[in-house]
Amino acid sequence: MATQFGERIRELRTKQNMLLRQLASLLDVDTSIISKVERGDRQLKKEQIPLLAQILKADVEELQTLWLADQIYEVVKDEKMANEAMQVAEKKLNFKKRKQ
Amino acid sequence: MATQFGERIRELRTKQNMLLRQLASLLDVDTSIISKVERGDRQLKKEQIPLLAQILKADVEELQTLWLADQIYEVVKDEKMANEAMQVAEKKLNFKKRKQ
DNA sequence: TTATATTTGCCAATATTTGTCAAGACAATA
DNA sequence: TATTGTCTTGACAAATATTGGCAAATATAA
Repeated sequence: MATQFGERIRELRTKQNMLLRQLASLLDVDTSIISKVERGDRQLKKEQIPLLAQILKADVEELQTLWLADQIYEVVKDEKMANEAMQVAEKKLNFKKRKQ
Repeated sequence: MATQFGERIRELRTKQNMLLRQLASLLDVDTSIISKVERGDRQLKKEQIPLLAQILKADVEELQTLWLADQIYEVVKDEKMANEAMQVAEKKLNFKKRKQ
């Protein structure tokens, strides 16, 4: 199954008639990496998202959200207790936010 | 901040008057690892949870849930878009479950 | 076909995780 | 105060995972 992030990148890139190698060049990585990212074969590094968003004229936070969702999904995808764990993690997160 | 998993392990262990080194021995790891796990300094390996649950006479799924929640939290804890990403990940998870 | 674009498998470099050891902190008590 | 037992911490090496890049394979278009 493809990643949320990868699908969105491909969508943004193709809509602008940009080639893999053009995007790769602007991001300063090999073409194959972008190909893999778009197909969900590998994850982009978090630090590369802002530049990518700029290149694709996309909302940074949207891409960061999708990227993060993929990371979470990667952790829980095959776990029986995935939903329960998400609940627990969310509670802890909200608890932390209240304290700040 | 301590981990959900670590706190629970310590709770279970001390209630049974078990020493770190006793638990470590049964789990076949160094005492320092259990110490760090209980304090949230490091994560136990997923494969070690069933044996740990058996040793502590605890519910495997409870421990797996807490362990997984810690993994999720580790991924999202410092992220601005944490909550949004959790929503997206949950949707994808539910979508996957329906399809199976 | 030919040219261009994308995908895939593999490798080496790098980063991260893991387990062990040894030293230190701490509390109880002789 | 010295001793003993428990727990904590940091440093280190080994094992494992991730990353980027190359080059060959495959797909797409003219």
